[in-house]
Amino acid sequence: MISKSEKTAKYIIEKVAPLFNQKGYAATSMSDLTTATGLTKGAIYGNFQNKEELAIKSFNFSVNQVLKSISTHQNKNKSSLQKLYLITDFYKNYYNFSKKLGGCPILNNGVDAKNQNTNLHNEVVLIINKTQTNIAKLIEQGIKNGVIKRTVNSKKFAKRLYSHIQGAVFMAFTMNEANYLDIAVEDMNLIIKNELEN
Amino acid sequence: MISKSEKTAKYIIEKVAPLFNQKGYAATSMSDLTTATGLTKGAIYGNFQNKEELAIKSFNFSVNQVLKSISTHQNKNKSSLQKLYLITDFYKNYYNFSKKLGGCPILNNGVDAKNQNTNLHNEVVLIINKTQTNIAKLIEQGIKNGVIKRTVNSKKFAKRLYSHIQGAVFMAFTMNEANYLDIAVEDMNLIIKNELEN
DNA sequence: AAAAATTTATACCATTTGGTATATTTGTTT
DNA sequence: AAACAAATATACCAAATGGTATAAATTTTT
Repeated sequence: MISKSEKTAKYIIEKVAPLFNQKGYAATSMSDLTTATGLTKGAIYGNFQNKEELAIKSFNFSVNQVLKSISTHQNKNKSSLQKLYLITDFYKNYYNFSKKLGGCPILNNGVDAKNQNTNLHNEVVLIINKTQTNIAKLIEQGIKNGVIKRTVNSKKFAKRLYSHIQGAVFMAFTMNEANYLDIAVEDMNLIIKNELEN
Repeated sequence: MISKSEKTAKYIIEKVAPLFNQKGYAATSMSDLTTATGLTKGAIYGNFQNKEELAIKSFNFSVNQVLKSISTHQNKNKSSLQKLYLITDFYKNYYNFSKKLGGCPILNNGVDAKNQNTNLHNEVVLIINKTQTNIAKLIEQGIKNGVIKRTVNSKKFAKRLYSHIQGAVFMAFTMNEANYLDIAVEDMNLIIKNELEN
């Protein structure tokens, strides 16, 4: 049974997550949150301990939107190599996709929380590590299946891929030019083809 | 003749720039600025119109630290191709270098100012465009001198290089791992060698 | 439907926010 | 050194900050 507060907690997070993502933790005020939700401080503090807890849950909500969407996209193919290509393919539309979330939660919170909110920043690190591990696993599977070269350093490649993509995400958003993502994806696809494929 | 206020204005910017870079515009309060400088609001508002003007001048100060250092590094060689390699080479130490500035001003302000401070954000865009243009010019010079392939799209390459590096900067800082920069530099050097060099 | 428990709204708190008017100090000119 | 100008410190402002105690309303249980 879903309690009333569980519903409103979810509602609050949905309404508030894009705000935190756009403005950052410190610059998002309680009054921003009440106007965005149409609720009062009483309702918010009844469902969350403080601003920080809400910010962290909002971050995780936004990140899950991304991860779920990637996961769905990846289900289009079972081959580990093709799943890699589906990652880069996903990021072709990431500019428009993440715009709905108020920007890329990893990028925004990574920069914003650093030096400001240790707990939130730790959450970002956690997600990045998790994602990189998943990419590395995909490569190791590809090696096992003989579609990826045995010489490939899976962890290093995961870093390359993630770093490359996040760079394009940053550039796309600050320059307002989705094009940066196309260039990066083109780049990464070539690297996969030339350096990974058997 | 240097007036007193010019001196203190410079002094304030020097003390304050790392703070703005670390915490971002909104999260850096006037009291942060007074404690960092050891001065009072009177002194600060006597030298700057408002917080925004100080933030923008602080950003430009930080950026100039970077640009000057790159420029000095580039003077080690006259060849346009080698100057390109000196850019990537510069970023090998960028993690430690920019740490002294409170992080990468482009990355931090690019993310922070977006959706928050239009004037500051415009400043970031200006610098990125300027830098990319310089890279593109370097390539065009290399083409003229016959050391770089005539087929290379200079503007596109500038985007690739910049995007790639900023991605590594972001990862290095949020993951606290300078290694990301080494990987990206290695990557870019290979791209220059394989795709640019004649 | 009454009672109990939970959830939300209201009213408040001390503290901090960016900014200003004015007084005081410091530097410059005569 | 006196007079003037420029720069800094002090004292203040209304508005906003995150958070809380409590009252009112709404669910849930009995």
